[in-house]
Amino acid sequence: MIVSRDQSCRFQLLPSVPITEMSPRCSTCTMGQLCLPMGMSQQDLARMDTLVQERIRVQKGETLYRMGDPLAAVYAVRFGTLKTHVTTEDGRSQITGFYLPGEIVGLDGLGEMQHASDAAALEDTEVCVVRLNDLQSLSADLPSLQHQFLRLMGKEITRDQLMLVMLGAMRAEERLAAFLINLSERLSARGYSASEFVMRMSREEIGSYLGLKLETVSRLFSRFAEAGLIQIRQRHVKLVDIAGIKELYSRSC
Amino acid sequence: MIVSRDQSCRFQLLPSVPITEMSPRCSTCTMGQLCLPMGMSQQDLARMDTLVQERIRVQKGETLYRMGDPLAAVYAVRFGTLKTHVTTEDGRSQITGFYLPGEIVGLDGLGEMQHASDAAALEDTEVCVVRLNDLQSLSADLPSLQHQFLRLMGKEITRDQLMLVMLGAMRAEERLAAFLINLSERLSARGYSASEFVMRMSREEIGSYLGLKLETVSRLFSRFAEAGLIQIRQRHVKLVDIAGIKELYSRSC
DNA sequence: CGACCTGTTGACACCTTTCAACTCTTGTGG
DNA sequence: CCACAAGAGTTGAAAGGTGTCAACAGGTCG
Repeated sequence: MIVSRDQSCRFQLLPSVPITEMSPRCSTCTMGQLCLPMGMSQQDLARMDTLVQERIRVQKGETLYRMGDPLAAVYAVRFGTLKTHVTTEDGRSQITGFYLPGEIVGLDGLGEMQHASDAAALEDTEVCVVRLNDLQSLSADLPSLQHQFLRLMGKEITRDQLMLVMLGAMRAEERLAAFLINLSERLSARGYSASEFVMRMSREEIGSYLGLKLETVSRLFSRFAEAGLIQIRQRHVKLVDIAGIKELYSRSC
Repeated sequence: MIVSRDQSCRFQLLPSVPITEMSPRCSTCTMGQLCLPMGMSQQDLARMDTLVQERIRVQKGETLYRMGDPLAAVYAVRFGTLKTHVTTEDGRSQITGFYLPGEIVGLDGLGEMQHASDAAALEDTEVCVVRLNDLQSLSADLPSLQHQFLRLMGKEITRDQLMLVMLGAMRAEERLAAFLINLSERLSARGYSASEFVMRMSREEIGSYLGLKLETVSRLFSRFAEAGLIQIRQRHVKLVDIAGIKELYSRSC
């Protein structure tokens, strides 16, 4: 099946990857510590394995779901990176999040039972499909799952609120510094280097996320590099002085 | 029981208002259309009445809960207005929401099972205490409640994301216009006038919410008034040209 | 009635955007 | 394999929007 890259892709068209005996289940997935199964008992974990019956590959640039699509499932990133962006009626658009492996996308749709954002892949990505029907019936007799799901939703709210503070109370330099540290810590939690990594998003996407223009982002990266805080070449960045970067936003007043 | 006004108030110190035969239950509450019971059947509604065993009065300026408090309950505003504000480690603070009757506060704490913001009353306020234990056990055999609760959490996320777009992509004038319209619509849904109302929050609080300084808010109100869009005297505002106000932010480009 | 808090208004500084030119990288087709 | 085009990123100069600082007016509450 061939799907053209620049074309919007409906759910049904995206290649579904069947779950085989060989492919990892929740109980053996390396993302278990970070994902839905976090903190579950061995016993509960076994039951989780029935939850994900399907995975979806999303190629770089393709769309997993679109704003307004009916909400049938939420998705756990298995590998790759996604971005979500919302567009208001008046055409204003903004990236609301970047999602790394182990993180759940689609929770914002639960309010109206339809997706509240577009989700697109920044690189070739695979997600586990968590159907809401299955989730609801399973969590009925798996309290730890219900609890965990609420936790994740709560975390999403907390995350958004932190972003609100960043956008409302921080200057450009502070926002970008906080962004770098946040990305670094999340990558580090996934076993990648905390000090050297590839940003999968463009300057424009970073800007959209942080409420800045791409030129501002570019200038700030240059300034950070000049100050010896980072080394940067295109999207490859090395955090040379993490403490120094943190100081950029931690000491306010 | 006397609680000094400028003092932080622990949960236990706030006056609890016992539920009597006389006082309204969920099944008869006028906020039912907007609150947790929204859309429930008569039958389910009857069972909701057992959920709220307690109400709390919060006087103007007092605090309902603080960041870091363990999360034992969420709260439905019965009358009055609350604000929530978060403070980051580095001392940055921002108002993350204003809550009107029928709206639920405390959902942001579900991530870590402790409150992620402070909640304080902008005027004398009463809230219904929804204990999480009771909520979980009741929603186990009341699917409509579980569903409704997820819906409300989803709405909280959607709301935060709209704020992200406002803070990230709108200019001061547009943000304030959107704020006025949003407040107007929410008040209108509660039976108040959509065009004339009292804002319970100060210029500084509006500014904090919108990521602006109080002087900017004040100037903009003056400009809106000059342009004939509103009439304003202190916190009493009259929206003269609602369509005109909407144009301030709806036609971008 | 006076103190204090809230809100208004002005002048100026500064941060970020805007517009523009240019470079570098990447991908495509001859 | 190179040439070329298109996209992504960098950098400069100037404009504009908010913030800052300050003085003052108005409202509220003891």
